[in-house]
This record gives sequence, structure tokens and C-alpha cells, in this order.
Amino acid sequence: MNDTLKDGPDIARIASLVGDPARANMLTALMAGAALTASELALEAGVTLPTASSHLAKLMEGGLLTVASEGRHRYYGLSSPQVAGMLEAIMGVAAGVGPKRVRPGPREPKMREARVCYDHLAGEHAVKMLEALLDGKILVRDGKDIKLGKHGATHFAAIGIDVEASGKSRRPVCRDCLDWSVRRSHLAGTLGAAILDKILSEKWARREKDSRVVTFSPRGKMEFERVFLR
Amino acid sequence: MNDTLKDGPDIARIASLVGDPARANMLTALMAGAALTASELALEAGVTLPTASSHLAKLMEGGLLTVASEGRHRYYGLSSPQVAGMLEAIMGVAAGVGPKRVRPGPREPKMREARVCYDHLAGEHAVKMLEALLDGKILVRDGKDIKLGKHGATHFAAIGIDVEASGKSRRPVCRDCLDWSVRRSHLAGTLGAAILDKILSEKWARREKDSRVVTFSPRGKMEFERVFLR
DNA sequence: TTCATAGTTCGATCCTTGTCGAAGCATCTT
DNA sequence: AAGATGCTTCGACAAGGATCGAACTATGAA
Repeated sequence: MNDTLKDGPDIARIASLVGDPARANMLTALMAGAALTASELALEAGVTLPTASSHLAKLMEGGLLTVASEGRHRYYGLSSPQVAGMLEAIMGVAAGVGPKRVRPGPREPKMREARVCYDHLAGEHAVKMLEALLDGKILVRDGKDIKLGKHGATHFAAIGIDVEASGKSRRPVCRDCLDWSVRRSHLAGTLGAAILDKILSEKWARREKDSRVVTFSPRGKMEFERVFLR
Repeated sequence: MNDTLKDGPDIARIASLVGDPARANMLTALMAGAALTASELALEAGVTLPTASSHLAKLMEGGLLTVASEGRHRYYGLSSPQVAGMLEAIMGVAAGVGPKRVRPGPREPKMREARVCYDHLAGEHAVKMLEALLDGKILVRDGKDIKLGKHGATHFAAIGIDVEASGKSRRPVCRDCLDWSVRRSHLAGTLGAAILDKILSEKWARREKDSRVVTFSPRGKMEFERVFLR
């Protein structure tokens, strides 16, 4: 009946999924990168279990989530980094136009500084890092994409990151992801994920519990800057 | 009841705006870059004018759109490239794993070059023209307004445009109008309308059918540049 | 087996919101 | 001044969907 001429992809369908507060809370929680159970997500969204279950079914049908059954638990996670990127983009707009910027929130400043974006680092540190890497020609922009520079692979190998290994999947090695707090790009992709791994495994920084916030130790920050911002 | 601890910006609010099919169609149409009137957007969305008006008010309140009143027309456009980027990201997810198919539309480049804006010329040519006229002191900025320069009247008279005649109505002779494709001002007002008349009557250019596109002939473009861009 | 825990499905309720017709403003044209 | 056009506001209606309690399924523990 509806003769709506769809010019592009069904954008309304996806956006309406994100447009419900309960679902938005769930998705935001999943931005931290960890898969969560239905109960945890229900708590996070502030709804009962049946309601959460209904929402999760819709998100699954929309292709935004994947699920892994483990015993009687079902772990839900974002289906792709692309979904995470979309959520960040929406956050960027929401933060920019925020007519009701009620309160910045206690840990908001920390979020701006450094946080987890699905599986890579975001925030001011991450933005500066990408700029430094581009500046040093270790990474180079190629139109909309980001590619490894001439000495990129050897540079990362020296740090202890094997770009080749992470490049085997279909997922792009480098990808830019718009940062909602700083409004500039940071590095996503398998390389971005590998760098976050490095930061955490070297204990330069640790993740706050139940939050996306990443806190650098004084020494860790120096190391991070030495390695990536120089 | 509102115990929703907002970790970040209010993502649901923005997403729900995009989540309605009618609004999504409007936003998709505006992705082309050109500002459209409420009527055009109603047609695009497949709803009646009152409905469209209601949607546009919501999008405005959400900060996704800006509006420029031009006579009895109201031209709506995306409020920032950031919003366009967000829509692109949503399209990417909606299209599945597939690449982003944001096609500019066949006549989009032509629209950017030259188009009708209500009753005067818009697009790159129009923007350049206003700059040249200001540069030659034929027109001068007076705060927010634009006025005729010292030799303005004689200049236009030599071309065959009677500024005095067109100045009799209450409508201002000169007025600037923000160009959505170039994001700079072009000339509106009775003088802008008279110039468009001149261009069309001299057959320097013609209007495309069912479109706002204005196409210059090779010779017409030269004439236009000689008269206005010199 | 029997009980407990995690999760889904069902049915009913209730509220939000998209929708349009009619009327009201504002602006331009004649 | 009178009419036409673009757009908004108002009022009423209908449909979609978010929510929860209760019942049901599945897995693990006793």
C-alpha cells in the first residue's frame, strides 16, 4: 500500500531500532566491547526480562547483534565494528546538538579522555595518536580509507604488533571512526584493536569496571606517548 | 522512573527522529545537498503537508535541520556535515555488509553548478557572481543587508536591468541567500530575480524540465561571465 | 528425579505518535 | 483590495509498539 519510494537502504528500520531508550541503553552498554547476557542487558536498560528479551529479538532480527549460547546463558554482542561506528556517529550528533545537556556526568571527562569504542581506543588520546601516525607517514589517508605507510609494517613490528597477522581477516586493518567527544577521527580496524590490546596487556592503562572508561597510569601514559605520539 | 543513567549523549532521541519512515525519506532526500521546501519534502516523504510540517518541526527541535525563510518558501537543509555523516553511517549498516551506496543522484552535480532558488539563481555561478559584484563595488555589504554601490544603478542600466523599476515594490532590491551546495551567499531580492530573468530571456541558459537545474549554453556562459564576473 | 536459574512466548493493557481535514497565518501576485 | 500559494496549527482518530505478569522451555545443580 505504501508506495514509499525507497531511494536507499532502509535507514528508518535501523534507526528506529536504536531509537527506543531501552534498546539504546543496551547498545550503549555493548559499546564497551564485552558481550553481555540478557539479564545484564535488562538491568542496564532498566526493564524487566521479558521486555529485554523482546528488544533483543528485534535487534537480532535487524542484524545489529550476534548471540553466542553458552550453557543456559546467551551472550549478546554488537554484530560488527560497523555497527559500533554507526552508534558513535549518532552519539556525535546527539552530543553536538544536545539541547538537554543536563549534566556532563561525573565520569564524562574521563570518557572524553580515553574510552573503549567496541574493540579499540577512542577519546582525545586516540585522536592524537591517529594524527601523529598520519603525521609521521606511518599511516596515510587514501581517500576515505586509511592505509599503512611505506614503513608502517616495520614500525608496528618493532613495537610488537604484527600487522600481517591481523590483516588476514576480511576486516580492514585500518579504518577511521568519528569520535563524538572530539569530533575528529580515531583509528579503528584490526590495527586499532591490536593497539588497544597492546595498551592493556602492557598495563599502560586499565579499564574501569562496568564502564567504557580507560585510565592510564602515569608511567603508562608516558610509554604510550613515547611509542605512538612521538 | 527516569533512572536512565546516561553514559553518553542522548542517542535514542536522535535515532528515533531518523527512525520514522517519513522523516527518514526527508533526510535521505536532503542528503543530496540541496535545501528543499516543505512541500517538496512532503512529496518526497509521501505524506500530506500538515504531516510533513509536524515532522520538520521535530527535526528542527532535534537540531538535525536548519531552515532559511525565503519569501513564502521555507528551505530546509541538513544542519551540518556531521548529520550527513551520521546518516551515511546508518545507511552503511542498513545496507548490510554491502558498501555504502549513497549515490549523489544523476542531476546533483548540475544542481550544484546552477539552479533556480525560488526566483533567482543559485549554485556556484551565482555565488561567484555575487562575489564579483561585491568585489567590483557594484554592490556593497551594509551589515546584514546588501546595497547598491555608487555606480550600481548605472552599471545595471547599461546591461539592461532597471533597478529603479524593480525597486518600487516593498520587496528589497538586494538580499543575500545562503547557498546550500556551496555554503556561501548568493544574490536574492528583486535584483536577483531580474538577473535570472535576463539570463533566461537572453537564452544564455534554460531551465530543465521538472527540475531546479539551470543549464548554461557554452556561449551563454561566456556572456554571463563577461557581464557579471568580470 | 526434583529444584533452581536463564531465557522466551503469550496476552492484555496502555500510551505514544503518526496521520489527515479544516482552519488560520504569512507572503506574494494581480 | 482581493485572491492565490506555501506553510503551520489544531483537533480528532487510529495504529503501532513498549511494557509487564504469568505461563512455558531449557539447561544446570542437588
